[in-house]
Amino acid sequence: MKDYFNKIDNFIKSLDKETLDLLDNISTIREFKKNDYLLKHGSICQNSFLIKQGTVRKYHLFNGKEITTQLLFENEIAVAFNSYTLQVPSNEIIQALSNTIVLQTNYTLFQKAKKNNPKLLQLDLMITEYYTLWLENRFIEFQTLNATQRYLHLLQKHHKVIKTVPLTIIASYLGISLETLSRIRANI
Amino acid sequence: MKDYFNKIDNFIKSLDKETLDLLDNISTIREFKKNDYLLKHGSICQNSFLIKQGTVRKYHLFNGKEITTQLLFENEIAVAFNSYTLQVPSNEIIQALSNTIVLQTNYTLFQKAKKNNPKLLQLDLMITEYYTLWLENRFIEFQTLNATQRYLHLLQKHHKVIKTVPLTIIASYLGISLETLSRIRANI
DNA sequence: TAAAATATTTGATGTAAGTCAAATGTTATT
DNA sequence: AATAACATTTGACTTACATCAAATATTTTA
Repeated sequence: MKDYFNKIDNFIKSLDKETLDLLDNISTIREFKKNDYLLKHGSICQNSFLIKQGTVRKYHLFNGKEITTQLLFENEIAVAFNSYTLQVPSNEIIQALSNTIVLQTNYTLFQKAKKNNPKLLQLDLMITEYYTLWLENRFIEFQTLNATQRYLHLLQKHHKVIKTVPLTIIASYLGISLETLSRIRANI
Repeated sequence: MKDYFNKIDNFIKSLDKETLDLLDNISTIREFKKNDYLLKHGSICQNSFLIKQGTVRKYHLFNGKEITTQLLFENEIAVAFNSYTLQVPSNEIIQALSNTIVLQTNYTLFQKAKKNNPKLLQLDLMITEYYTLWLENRFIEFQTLNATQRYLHLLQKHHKVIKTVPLTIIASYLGISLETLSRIRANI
């Protein structure tokens, strides 16, 4: 999967100037303060957000409880996939967990750009595939690892996470209660 | 999501003859007997399988136990996503649950065909997006529904399932033990 | 059609993680 | 610096589902 990330990276680097300009024309740098919403519940996800700096989470509400679906860091792309793909109101909320700088790309303009440029179509496919690989992986973790193992695995992958993200959010990302996470940490 | 399935269907119907011929040239009809493997553990998924007739499942082994990841029916595409996308040996196994007829499309040939035909690139993206929408949905179900609710939801969506698929497989698809599924059914 | 193989149900018991409630620690606000 | 707001921990108790074991039902095979 890391390999695939590099593959995408190399693909972008190999793009001709025309394509890069095209991308540049439909993207803007934007800043969010800690706790700001990049996407609110009920609005249509009309942008993808490439994180240049900061940390972001995606979550949805169920029975008044927040379920964190994804934690995102530098060079990752945050998007409410369902809302973005179908252009329907979003159940998922995207929120900055720190002051954040993103490169925001508009859905409609990207769709148009893709029509005239197969390279962009290819890029879109690769990015979607990358998200799907990640999602499959996350699902398998839920099916095969217990709470402790999932926590250890998260630590291993994103050691910095514990420093910045409140435990409530980590717990909801791991699909466990805050109390259980606290107890797991107490037992190392 | 059903809408999106129709969108793909319409897209295929709208394809020019040249593109359809291209697809036709890299695809072959193939038959599998009940319990046959479309893809075995450890081999690379070099084909996608559009199911024309029959039922298929995807699963992997964990601690000697089978975890069913997907049940597939007519007009759906079975593919071990990770193995197919990265062209690496597969942990997922694809197996026919009944005598099955598929339209099998070769990975490498499809990759080549896409290079010269943006329509196919677009099709690939749509199919991937559809799978991702499905997968996100399945994940959310696991996070928000209990065992009984998941079973009822499966019944509602695929009523025919209970008739053909053994309960062991349904249970493993629902992420519960066979005994729990049996008890759920006893209590309607 | 009888025996063997498989699938399903039922019962008794165990356990990982949840919930509720209260205590303690930490950070932000005036 | 004191207060308020929020985050984390700890304890007592509950619960959904798992596991193990045995009984019954159904399908396959000789």
